[in-house]
Amino acid sequence: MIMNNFRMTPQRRIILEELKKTRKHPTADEVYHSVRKKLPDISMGTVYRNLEILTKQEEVQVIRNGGKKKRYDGNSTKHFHIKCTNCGRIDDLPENLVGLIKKNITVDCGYEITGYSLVLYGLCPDCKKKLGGK
Amino acid sequence: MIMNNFRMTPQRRIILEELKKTRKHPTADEVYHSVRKKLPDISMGTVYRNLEILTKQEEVQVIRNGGKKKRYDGNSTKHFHIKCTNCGRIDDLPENLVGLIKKNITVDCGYEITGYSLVLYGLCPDCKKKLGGK
DNA sequence: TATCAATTAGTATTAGTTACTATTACTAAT
DNA sequence: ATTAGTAATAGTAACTAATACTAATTGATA
Repeated sequence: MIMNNFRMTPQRRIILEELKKTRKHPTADEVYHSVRKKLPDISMGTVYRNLEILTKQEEVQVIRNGGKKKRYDGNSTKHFHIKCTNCGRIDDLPENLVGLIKKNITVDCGYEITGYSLVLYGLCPDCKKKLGGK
Repeated sequence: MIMNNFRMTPQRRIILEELKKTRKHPTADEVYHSVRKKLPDISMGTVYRNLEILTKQEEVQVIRNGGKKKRYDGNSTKHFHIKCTNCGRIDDLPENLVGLIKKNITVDCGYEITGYSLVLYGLCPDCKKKLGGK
């Protein structure tokens, strides 16, 4: 019998715990280092694999923020982020922000906003056709 | 005497031309291949360097779109993009889109929208302090 | 408790990008 | 025109984040 179940291993559990208890949106490498304090023998591959699995399970979300490293967010509810162009730090933003952006891109959240980018995801007309029967 | 001027070399000019005349938002590799039709000996490094320089000069903008490849856009005016989650293709969106997104994420542009992400850029409070005197 | 896919640590590989190196081309001031 | 100094180039090496591979181990289920 094929089991498509995921196991909750100690490694996976601790990776998730670390992500849930921080608001720092760490990179895979940062997760690796914080988890290693509790599991000194964990490997980078395990961290990457579990981050991917937890993302699929929607326990975690990935932030692709314009830099080359992915960042991971233990808060899986839909929300927006703001990134510091100097240090790369990422903070959460309240959900009503889109409206504020529309008029003037000025938000009183301590940041000095210099820009923003928006990317939608979806299927283009061609792919919709191709995948139509799926 | 230090000259901080950029030269408009044939390589740079043709790279820019190729970007201006397409709406396909090509990757560095795609730029390389289309430019090579006119300059068969151009090297990948030259393409990357010039894309970077043209971006600094704001002739071109970079699209970091959630994949690992950067894409380049010869249209340097502020606008938004939509990316196909299947084929990676990126199209332009009209600027009034942010408002539309706010209510319901349904846009009649042929795409089937499955999600979107928004990232603001700016200086966080800490960095503002650090760089205050600059 | 026997089974067997899922998971693991460790390592090798990949892919995109950037850095380096020796050479050539351009620019501005003699 | 010649020189001096910088920018740019082709080609290649190096880097880095992420993924793939491998043999051994784990742990949920029958």
